[in-house]
Amino acid sequence: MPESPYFPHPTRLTDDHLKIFFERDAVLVARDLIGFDLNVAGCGGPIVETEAYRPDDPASHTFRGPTQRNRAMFGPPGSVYVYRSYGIHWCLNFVCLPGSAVLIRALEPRLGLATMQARRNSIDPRQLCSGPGKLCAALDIAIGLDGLLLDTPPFALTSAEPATTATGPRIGITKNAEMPWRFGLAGSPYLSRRFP
DNA sequence: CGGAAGATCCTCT
DNA sequence: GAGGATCTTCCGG
Repeated sequence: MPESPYFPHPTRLTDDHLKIFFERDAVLVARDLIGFDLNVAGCGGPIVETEAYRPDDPASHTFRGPTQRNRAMFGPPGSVYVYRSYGIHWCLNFVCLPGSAVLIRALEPRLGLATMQARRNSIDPRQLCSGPGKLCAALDIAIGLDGLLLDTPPFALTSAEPATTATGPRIGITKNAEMPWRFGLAGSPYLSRRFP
């Protein structure tokens, strides 16, 4: 069972908490984030699926050093990195140690359900945020939020008690694909995919 | 400067 | 389960 005894739960994370929690190995942060509540301008819910990316990882955007696109991944711990995926979708990451980040892959849509349903053109809660691109569409996340801190609007992040997590290989990558750096809330119906 | 690959999603079969 | 949409990024030449 993961432990994150850095502050009591639930805590709405402010600057001190962000540094304490995110200035760590992205793999640990990815695991500990499961269950944390993400609120983006009144929409969101508990995070149920994450993936870790590190600079020593060929699958990471930072593997070959800083570029224009990935510069936010070298920003302060607890800021966000937003990038375009396949020319169509946006993906949201939380920055950890320099050059590392956690991809937010899915959450349980709880707050602002009607707004998210309208943005996604879907009614089924299981279809709203069950994937990194879907999640950004539902929460209206785009490049304009790149680099912002998680304790500033439109973001708010609230901690939660450690959850029982499932672990497995990351999704949709070809390099370093065997590393088990995907984490999920065990048994959640809001995952992008089941765990093996 | 060209081109291939890409941390995805939707539709159709 | 396969294939297409769609376009930015980055690397090689």
